[in-house]
Amino acid sequence: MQDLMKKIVSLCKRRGFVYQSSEIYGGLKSAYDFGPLGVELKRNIMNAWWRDMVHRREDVVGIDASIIMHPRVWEASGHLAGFADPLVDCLVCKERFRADKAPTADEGAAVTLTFADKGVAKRALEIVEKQFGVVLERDGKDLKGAVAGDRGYLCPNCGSPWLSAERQFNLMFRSSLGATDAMDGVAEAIEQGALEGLAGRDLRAKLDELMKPSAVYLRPETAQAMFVQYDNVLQSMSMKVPFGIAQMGKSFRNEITVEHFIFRSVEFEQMEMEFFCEPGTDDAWMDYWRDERMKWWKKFANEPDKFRLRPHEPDELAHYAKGCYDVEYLYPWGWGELEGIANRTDYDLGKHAKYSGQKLDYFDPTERKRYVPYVIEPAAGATRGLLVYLIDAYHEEEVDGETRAVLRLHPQLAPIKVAVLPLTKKDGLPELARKVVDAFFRRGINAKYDEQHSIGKRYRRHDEIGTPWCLTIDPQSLEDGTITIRDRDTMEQRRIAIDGAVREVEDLLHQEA
RNA sequence: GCGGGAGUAGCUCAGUGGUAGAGCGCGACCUUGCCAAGGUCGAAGUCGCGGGUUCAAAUCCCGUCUCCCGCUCCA
Repeated sequence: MQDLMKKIVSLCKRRGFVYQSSEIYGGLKSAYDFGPLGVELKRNIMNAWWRDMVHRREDVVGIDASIIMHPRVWEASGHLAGFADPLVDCLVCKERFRADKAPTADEGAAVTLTFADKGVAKRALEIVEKQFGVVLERDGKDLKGAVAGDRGYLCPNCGSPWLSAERQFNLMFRSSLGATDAMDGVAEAIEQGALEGLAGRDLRAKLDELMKPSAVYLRPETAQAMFVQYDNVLQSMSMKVPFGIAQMGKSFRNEITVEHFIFRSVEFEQMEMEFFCEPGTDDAWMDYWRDERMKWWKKFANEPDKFRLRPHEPDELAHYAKGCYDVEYLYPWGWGELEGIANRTDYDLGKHAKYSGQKLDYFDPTERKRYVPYVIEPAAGATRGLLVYLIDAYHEEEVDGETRAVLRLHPQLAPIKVAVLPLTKKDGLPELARKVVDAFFRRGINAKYDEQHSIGKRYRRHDEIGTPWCLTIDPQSLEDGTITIRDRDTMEQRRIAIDGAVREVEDLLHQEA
């Protein structure tokens, strides 16, 4: 199975889909560049998404927001919490909290863990026994018999003493806005002795205070811009709820671990849509978008069965979400996320209303009522989509004892739509072939003229990069004005008129999806 | 974060202290003319990077970077 990933990574580099970032300098961890074919594939995926989510609907409009936003946005959204404070995870209930705000407990003190209900308490009992080898005694929703450790505090949610180490979580990339370096202020403070005697958490807090006036952050998701600009879009476009705002673009996250080639990287591209609807209609819209998005991924796939929907368990839901489905794909290493469709309720608009002091509620003129819309968010990974469709398309088969590698990409996703090949380099065949390829260029169809090496090699080269059709100009073309068109997947050929070649390919291209 | 593996030509890899190699790919020419054909010639390597041991290091030692795998973590 891992062979498959190795082959794909190798093909990506060899044929110009994906390169390691800054490779001549030794490479940069978890950053990748898209080559000439990769950028085509990625754009084709993103354009198909935009076409289906925005252009083919009248209830969704798009925006393209700046990557750097007002820092208060991230305070409101909750992303900034914990940036300066050590965070701790409870290993039992998964709550993440600030160590300095947690309830205190002396080492050795008896501790009782308390949960929302008996069911959750039962699960916690098993976790503690399995992971920490301690058998507690359950009494209803309480667990008794635990002892506080030397940390001096407990989980504020369940009271557990089983906690992760204190860590600074810098989820977001911090930068500074302004031509003067924020470090100047720090240097000055040191010279003036303002940091004298400070240590640990206090020093950290003082430094943050000095950096804060110029601190800005690279967005960790595109979503917040849609909430922040919700009212502008509503007013300027005369939108009526229900409606959606879509956006594609880069996001940045300092992931704890990066893995699986471009699957999880610190810089990645998202395709997100926030759909604003009336509370009470949100469950129906959730079902609608869940099904729409699933259908969308499957329609470009060779193996639709490798996509599935997985509802989040109640205990893995984000704090703001009422419900969430993941679109998952069966990667070579197992099922993994591709898109999340979440019911974010009125959490984000409510938070931004509170932090900005602006009214973000909606007045329905026909129903004559006022409410803060609920939001259904289908948030897809564009870079993950690229990886998924490469894996889905990669195929090897035996042809006359040789292995044929072919990328069975959906024609609308294929980087190059058509290869134009003179059978040989003689007898005027290249000249005629040039005329054919020019006709495609004039129509804006990404075509490729190729006369290098034997015809068999050229077919295989284009199979490997997913070119759906090869047009071959042979001596007969000079006589009767016909050429052959070869199908990538079946390798079958038929003769068509040169004059109708562009039309033929356009028809094939628009046939599906 | 922990553990394991890897890094030598564009790709896949061989090379265990003594002259840097193969296959494929790439370029030119010839041949050929519909599914990775053949021939001739050619270009291409800071052996990941830095330091050390040695008369001598791709090879041994230390550090470091990057990638892969497993666990952990994260959403």
